[in-house]
Amino acid sequence: LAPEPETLPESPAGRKRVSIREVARASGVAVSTVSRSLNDDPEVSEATREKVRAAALALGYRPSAAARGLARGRSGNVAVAITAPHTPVFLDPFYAEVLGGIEEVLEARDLHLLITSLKRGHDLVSLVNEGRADGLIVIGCELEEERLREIQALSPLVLVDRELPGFTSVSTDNRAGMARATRELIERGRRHLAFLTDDVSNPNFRARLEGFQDAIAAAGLDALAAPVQSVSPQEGGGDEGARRLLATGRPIDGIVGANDTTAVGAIRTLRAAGLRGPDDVAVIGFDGLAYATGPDWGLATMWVDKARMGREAARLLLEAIDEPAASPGRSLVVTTEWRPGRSI
Amino acid sequence: LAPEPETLPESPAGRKRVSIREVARASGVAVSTVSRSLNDDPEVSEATREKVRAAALALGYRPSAAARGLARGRSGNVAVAITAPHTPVFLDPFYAEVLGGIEEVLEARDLHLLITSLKRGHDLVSLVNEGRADGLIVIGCELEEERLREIQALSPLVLVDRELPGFTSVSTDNRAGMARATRELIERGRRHLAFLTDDVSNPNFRARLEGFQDAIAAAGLDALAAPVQSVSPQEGGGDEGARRLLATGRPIDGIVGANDTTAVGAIRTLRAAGLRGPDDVAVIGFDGLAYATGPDWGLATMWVDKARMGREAARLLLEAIDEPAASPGRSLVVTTEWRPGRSI
DNA sequence: CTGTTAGCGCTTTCAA
DNA sequence: TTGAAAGCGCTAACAG
Repeated sequence: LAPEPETLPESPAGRKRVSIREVARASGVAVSTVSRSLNDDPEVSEATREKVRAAALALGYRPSAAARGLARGRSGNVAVAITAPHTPVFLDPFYAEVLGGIEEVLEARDLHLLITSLKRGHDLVSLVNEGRADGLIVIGCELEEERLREIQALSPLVLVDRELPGFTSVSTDNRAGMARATRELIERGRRHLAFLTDDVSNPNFRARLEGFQDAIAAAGLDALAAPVQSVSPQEGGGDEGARRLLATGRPIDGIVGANDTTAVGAIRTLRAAGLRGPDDVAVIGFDGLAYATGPDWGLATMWVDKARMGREAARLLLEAIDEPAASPGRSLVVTTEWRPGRSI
Repeated sequence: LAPEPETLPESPAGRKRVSIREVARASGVAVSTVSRSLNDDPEVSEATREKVRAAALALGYRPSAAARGLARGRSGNVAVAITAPHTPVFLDPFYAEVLGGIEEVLEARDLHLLITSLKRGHDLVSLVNEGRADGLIVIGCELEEERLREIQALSPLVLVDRELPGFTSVSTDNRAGMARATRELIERGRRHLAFLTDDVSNPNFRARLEGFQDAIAAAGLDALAAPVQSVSPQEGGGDEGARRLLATGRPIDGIVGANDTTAVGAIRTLRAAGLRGPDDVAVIGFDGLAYATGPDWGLATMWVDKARMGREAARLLLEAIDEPAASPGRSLVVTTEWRPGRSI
């Protein structure tokens, strides 16, 4: 008997969804067979599969995410929390590229991206606790470790741009990378170096400072000749910090910025002060942001493959989701790359 | 009888979720009463509600999003699709601010943000069709109108930065705004103006061009004196376009960029050519991006309240979700604001 | 290879 | 004011 052409109640927005039962009826099989066919279960015969496929397509059937999620215990979503202090966090170009990498991998696995910029850490716990996402990627360092442990007890978790014992993470070789960059400066004959950072509470920046100091020590330079200037973590921090550096009156022929944004601020200040880089003062940064290494600033920097960080994080998370038995703690370090620029 | 302290099977990641039934047992009521209590149903007595609340809290209960979604027919998610041509779309600072505004409103309503950067429009149809989101916000102009109609038939939909008959949208006063900006230039004595755009296929840019022409005509200036230079929509398009403008040999004392990015490119080119702005050539843009109006460029521009666009879009979408009867077609125009800068 | 059926965890009539 | 029970749409045993 033919499927009765009942008039679908076409509501203002959204006509009635077609369920698996109607596909079953239309193709003359049981719902379980429809389910198997649509999920590529090898048990089902080719003929049946095709018949079901055709019916599903004809009816415009799409499985309900909620129903499937309930039955499978999986939402098909992955959550990403960005824990930057500024708003909107989406403006951060570093994280934007990481996000792009994450999305690339998720898309290939047909997973969806749930984003939260995380004001209150507790929401994150709810998020995973409600099963809205099958796993979580936390980008940045702003979230308390205790909160992270709480989350990890509930769901697969991967940290990005932050390394913490007991957690799976993807980060950069902050210390070694910054040592390398500083060495480049030293090899070019610079002797009076300064390190400029705008957020000493950030562990990545602290590691970079250590790298800077490693290189200073290895070169036998006087550590005192390398003042650390910490400025407020607001827009224009690098500018102000560099001004203070200059105000000390010490001789400075090289400035190492904890990141590109800070370094660009320094360049701006130097230019305003009539100093020419790199002749007078060479400047280097860290991150490899497009705007900083571009034609305007030509910043020399340690380039970070941000998209790759995102891809790796997503892969690690998917592994953790697929393999719930494995214990966390894999820490992947994406190495940085020296990118000389006009600023050096 | 006390709730038996069964040992929860603490799996590697995620101990067993506590369901509404355990809360019911612990508080000695039926599951339906738990549901009502937790959903602030006025029918339930204060005493019971409190008892249930306490039990739920003690057990760390959180409702399953999937189960609730299935029962209620609502996912609690809102999807945002960004349809920019470049990758990763998250890098676009305009959209980043819009996203921030959207998130702000969603967060207040405890809704979650599902993001897709949309390679293939058909995925979007699936997204709403699977009920993963209760509504959709599409930012940008890259998606075919037919696809949009298809989506609108399935789910509440709001367009951002694009106006289309029959769709609810939040956009800017491109034409009037650009006319205003151009007038500012003319009032400052500029007579030889050029319009610079990098993507003629974008309707927003076309509208801005019209606004430019409106002002030119109103001032009785010769339209021929206003060459339109369209350049490839890639990084550095403004630079190249401005170079071509200069190469024409025509006198030019003012350049109107279709957006800030293009305008900054023009400034860069002018500087490289040894021209000083605004003395030689004044430049204005459109969008009001922070980097363009900041200390480096000091671009004069029509500022767009991007966060507000996001907030309004979210509000309109929530209205549409709450009021499925209402027909779409509300078109909200966020007016732009003249922001003079050093470039003029 | 396919059909029957029992849930997944919650909401929501319908009774009491 | 509360309880019992019927789904929501799908998956996954378990039979056949």
